Amino acid sequence: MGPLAKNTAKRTAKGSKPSAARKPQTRSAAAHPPEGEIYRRIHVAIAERRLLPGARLVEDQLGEVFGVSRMRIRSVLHALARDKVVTLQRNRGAIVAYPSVKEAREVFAARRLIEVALAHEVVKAADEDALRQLREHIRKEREGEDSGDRAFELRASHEFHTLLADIVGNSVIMAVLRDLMARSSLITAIYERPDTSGCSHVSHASLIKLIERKDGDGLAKAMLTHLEQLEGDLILYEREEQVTDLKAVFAGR
Amino acid sequence: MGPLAKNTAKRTAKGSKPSAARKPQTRSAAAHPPEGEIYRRIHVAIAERRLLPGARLVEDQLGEVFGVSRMRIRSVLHALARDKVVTLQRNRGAIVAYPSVKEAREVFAARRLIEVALAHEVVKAADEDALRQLREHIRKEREGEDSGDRAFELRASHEFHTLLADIVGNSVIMAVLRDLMARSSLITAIYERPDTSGCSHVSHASLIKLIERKDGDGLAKAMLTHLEQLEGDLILYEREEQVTDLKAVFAGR
DNA sequence: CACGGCAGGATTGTGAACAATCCATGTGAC
DNA sequence: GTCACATGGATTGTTCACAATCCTGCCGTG
Repeated sequence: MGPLAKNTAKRTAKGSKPSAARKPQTRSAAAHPPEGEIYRRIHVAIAERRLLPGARLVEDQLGEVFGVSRMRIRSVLHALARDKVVTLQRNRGAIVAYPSVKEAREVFAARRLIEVALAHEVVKAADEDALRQLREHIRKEREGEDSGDRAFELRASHEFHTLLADIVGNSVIMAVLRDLMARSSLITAIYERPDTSGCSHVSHASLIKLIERKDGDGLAKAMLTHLEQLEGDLILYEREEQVTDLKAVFAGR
Repeated sequence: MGPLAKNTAKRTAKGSKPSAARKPQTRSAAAHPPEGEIYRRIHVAIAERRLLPGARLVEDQLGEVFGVSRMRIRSVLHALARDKVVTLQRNRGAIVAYPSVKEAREVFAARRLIEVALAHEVVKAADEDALRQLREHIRKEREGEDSGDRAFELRASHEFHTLLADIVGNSVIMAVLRDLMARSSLITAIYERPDTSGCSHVSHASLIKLIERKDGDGLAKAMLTHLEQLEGDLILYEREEQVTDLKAVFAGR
């Protein structure tokens, strides 16, 4: 948990310290990042797995990192907690959320429900411009995959799903989906089978073909399969309570 | 947006001032309500329309009402803002959210998407216990309708929809739906046609019949119709920008 | 009479100091 | 050596006071 966080911390701190002293050139963003900016950066860091589930988020440290007072950080952490991407433990601080198996199943069930239902809307709403966006997106995914930049690859892969909501043009659904994607990221970070290749761009490309063909039913079906595969790539066994019975473990010998 | 809001605000403040001073009877909750309790109470007050869209939520006043410091209230207001049931205006305080027509349409579109898709899951998951709950609920709705207690009636009517999510047993979807229901409450409070009878228990009763019959497709269809009717009872016209062109208005004379 | 500017009051935003809590380490008794 | 217990350090929770901001009403000026 330590090293990654610290690296990020130092880099950022060095970057914003000098600029804080002299002048606000590009708005006041650089000097005192507004709350939304800090929120976004931590959120992205979690989604891209530079911060892993269980990582401690200490207020003082983050405050120093972003060059703001603890107060701001507190507020941001509470906001992230409402999104279920960090967990607040009373008097013990905040950590990056560690979704349970039950929660993982529920999140994926919700995604199936929503994204499959969304399929028909997507087909209905997909005009030429949307298709262009989608194709452009696939290009980006492929590029990410080639470059080997895991963070970029992950972000691109996730963006595909929110992009579909974006095409439908319903910001409410989009917000819901964005939340679910962030949580999915945590879930896969924890439970992903080690030998998994990841949500490859190939699947997404085939989905787009169905959109081009205006095949709503086909898209719904394919989306369901796609999501089932994603969940299938996880190891979601219920670990029976953390209280392992030591006596039982060492019973044989 | 002014008049109604002000009335409500004043009434609420005056009504609960005395009670804040005297009653530590049920546990310590009454004395220093924990943050979650305050959140819940304000949320309920909004859902039941004791607080109407546009009503100002002043930190000091609420702090006094609940016998708690301003800090807590701030935190709660931020949480409510995240749910889009209150709007934070920088340096100008918080008000009960006033959803736009666009937002209203999007919320209802999201509800259609989710609740219709949920229909099949509901039928699948509805065991005897669930059916009992549903019938019990209808009884409650009818009771509320008879009693003439508008708040109770509203709450019951809304609970029906979250109850369906509850039956499916997915807390993620349930949370999403709870959010949408709260926002729906605000939306109907603003845009409801004056002569509307409200979401009567009759509709809900017929939906339950379909659940009893395990008719998933029928339920989905009926739910769609039900939601369309709810939205149809609203007056969702786009008021063309608030900047009324004075010159045009008084052009004729 | 209309308009712009100017205090006054109210409300929110922010920082810092203090209190409460928890965890880890060390100490001593058995 | 192991357990119970006390102590210190680190971290969060809370309060307070003050700064910044905005709205309202008033007043003087043109």
